[in-house]
Amino acid sequence: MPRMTRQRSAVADALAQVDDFRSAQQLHELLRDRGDAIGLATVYRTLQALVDGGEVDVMRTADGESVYRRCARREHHHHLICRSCGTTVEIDGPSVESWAATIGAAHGFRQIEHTMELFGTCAVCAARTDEAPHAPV
Amino acid sequence: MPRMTRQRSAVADALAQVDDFRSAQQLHELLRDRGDAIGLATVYRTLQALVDGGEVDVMRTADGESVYRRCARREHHHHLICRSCGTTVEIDGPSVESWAATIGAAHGFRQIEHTMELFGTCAVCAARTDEAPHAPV
DNA sequence: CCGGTGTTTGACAATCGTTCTCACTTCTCT
DNA sequence: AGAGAAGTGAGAACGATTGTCAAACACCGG
Repeated sequence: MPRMTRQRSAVADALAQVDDFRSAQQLHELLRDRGDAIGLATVYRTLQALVDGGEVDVMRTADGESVYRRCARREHHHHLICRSCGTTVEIDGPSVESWAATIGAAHGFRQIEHTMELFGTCAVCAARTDEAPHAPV
Repeated sequence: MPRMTRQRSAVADALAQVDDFRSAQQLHELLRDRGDAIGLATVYRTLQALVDGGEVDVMRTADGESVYRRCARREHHHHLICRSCGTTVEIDGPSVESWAATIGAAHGFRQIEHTMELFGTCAVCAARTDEAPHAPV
């Protein structure tokens, strides 16, 4: 059975303090900087345990890194992520869920699951870009 | 400018012969077995070039491997993949596209992009499972 | 057909995220 | 306190991918 340890709660704490996706290595560095001595392997192990327990969401970045995030809702949901600053909005899409089930069934597939993420530029970052003068092309 | 070489066309050929997602290493092995001497690095390079040229789709598997597939349609589309045999069906989802755009806009995001894949068990594999007697749980 | 030249190739080393190993520490329970 | 289980961490191991660089090759003009 899982045992609550200093390291375990430190990782949970770190995840509670950031509101966007972070890699295991980033979290490790964050914990070290903050004074929590912890091994990288432990960070990986703990994150994996949190994911298995459904407490944390994982996602693969375009370059194959796993990034983790403590989410408000434990149920299935998706994310809208700013590609510039990383701000993340949790969204649910009932229409997508049913669409997926329908399409799957139409092709004779069972037990449909899906992955889906939205990327964009958030209002803040868009404004920052707009104010840059003479931006060509 | 790109130059047509034996290796280049061998990779394209191999992709034309399979109809599901394959990893670079699988394709390399397939080519070797088939008698085409080719370096692994070249396979990676060629696949990357094909992806950049929009001739091939890439996808990351759950365990972080990149898998490639020659797709019939060059426009944006999604996949419905059998998690058991890998059979892939190309699908497009106008409703999802517009849903994504709407949700993004509602949160003030611009230039929305998205990734999305469907996984399931295809009819053939489902049948194979069903016929297994006494399947518990 | 022949040579020049810029591209491509491939064996191998290097990278990088992640997982494994294993001796050591820390709990928990009695 | 003592035994045994669970957790930890430094470093080794791993596996996919990318970089390196000399040798091989495709394409061009003569």
